[in-house]
Amino acid sequence: MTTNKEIVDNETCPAQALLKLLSGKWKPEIFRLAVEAPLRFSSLLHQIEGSNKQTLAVALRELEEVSFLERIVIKQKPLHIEYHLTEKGKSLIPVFKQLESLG
Amino acid sequence: MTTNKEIVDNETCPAQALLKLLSGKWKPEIFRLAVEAPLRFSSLLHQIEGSNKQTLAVALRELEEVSFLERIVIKQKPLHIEYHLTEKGKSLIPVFKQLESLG
DNA sequence: ACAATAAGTCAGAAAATTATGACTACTAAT
DNA sequence: ATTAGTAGTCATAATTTTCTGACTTATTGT
Repeated sequence: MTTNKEIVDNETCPAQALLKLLSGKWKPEIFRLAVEAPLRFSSLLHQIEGSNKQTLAVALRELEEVSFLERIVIKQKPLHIEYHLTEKGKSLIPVFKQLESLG
Repeated sequence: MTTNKEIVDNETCPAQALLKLLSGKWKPEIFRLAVEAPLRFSSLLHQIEGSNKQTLAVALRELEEVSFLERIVIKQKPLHIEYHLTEKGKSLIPVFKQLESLG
């Protein structure tokens, strides 16, 4: 018995990879806050209620690896790091807007 | 010590709920196939390589609960079920298109 | 040299998601 | 009444993701 229907595997869905990049437990919030202002690790930890260092660190690194965020070292008073939205990151804004409009 | 930054909890991110609806392991594929034709349970199981009954059943039910899919009983030869994209479901098509274009 | 601040890392625990295989429910045809 | 086909459910197991708390690294100011 055969079907003539398309058989897909988990990697052939083009939207899925991107969706996966955005769907960690805290990534949507990270993204949303990044749209408003550059992010700092320690304040993210406070701002996102219930989050934790480890998961945030991994999420930030992943968002950086795919070039949605850029990690910038600020050599000042207390040295710190800022995560900025890249141009690629900004290209997601309309997608999020559209998602929100379907609420 | 206080900050004046916005503090968010996991429910206040409007895009996140929707994102979550779309990000089960198989939901993007389910959605993508539903755009092409009505879905039947048993052929979905074959079409989506590596998937399983339980998870597909739950995913279909959830997509139905939020009205992205409609479950229709077809009383015919071998009685069966068809899952159809609703109008609300169709409104996601441009979102997916946009996601794909960022690949 | 020493303390303070920021930004993490690491190993192990806990929680959430997904998978497996046996079993059930409904209908239609024989 | 029995069988066959479709669409599931259920309990449990395996896997993946997230969380916790202790520890590390780097830089600046005293």
